Amino acid sequence: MMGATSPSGLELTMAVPGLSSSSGSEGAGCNNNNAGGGCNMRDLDINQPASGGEEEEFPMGSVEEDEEERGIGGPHRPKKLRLSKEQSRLLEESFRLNHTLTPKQKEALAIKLKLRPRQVEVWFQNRRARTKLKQTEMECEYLKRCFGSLTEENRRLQREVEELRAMRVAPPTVLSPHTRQPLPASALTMCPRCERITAATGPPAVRPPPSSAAAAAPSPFHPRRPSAAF
DNA sequence: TTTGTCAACATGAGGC
DNA sequence: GCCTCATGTTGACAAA
Repeated sequence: MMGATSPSGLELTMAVPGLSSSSGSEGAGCNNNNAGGGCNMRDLDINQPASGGEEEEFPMGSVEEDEEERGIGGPHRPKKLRLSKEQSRLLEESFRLNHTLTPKQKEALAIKLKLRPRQVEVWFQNRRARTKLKQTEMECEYLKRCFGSLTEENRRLQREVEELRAMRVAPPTVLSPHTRQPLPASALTMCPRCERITAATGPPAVRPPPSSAAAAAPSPFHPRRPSAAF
């Protein structure tokens, strides 16, 4: 597949309508005004040089031809053009350098490729669309993978929460640092740093050293908690 | 026959 | 108003 970009030396035959659309607001499709309900197509092979050894100037019909014949049968949709490998290669090369063309660049490229500027313009439009589509698909795949790993992580954490809940037996009993007697619940407060319950009537709070030091020397307010405890 | 690809086209939005 | 772009659609064509 991928006719235009296929390197397979396809039989690049095409039918050129007698009336070819022009740039701008050309109508779409064949209006079947021609005899036989057709679009007055004529076949030609864009890979083959034109008779006399010359290449076809405009595979879809030259500009002169367009303007000469437009209006006889009305606007129509030409048969499918297959760009030659060389045309595709040059277009891709231009696209790599720049995803958009200035009118001058378009004109120059059209002349170089023996295409109409409109065809170059359409090619770039479609190429941009394909690029964007591909990017979107890749992003979609990436987000899917993220979703999968996050779902797995979420499951794992939920399991851990369940395990920890099962391990928890009773609320902790806090002893007074002075009397060594259990403190009433009303005397307890939540330590904002570690979110643990501590005695509100303890000695003046001393700013704890950095966490590593705090872990190394637990204070009476922050007894070393079991690793699996909240 | 079905399906995928792609040139060509239509249309609406935005910039100038 | 013209031009360009993004987006969606159509139809021809080739391959499965």
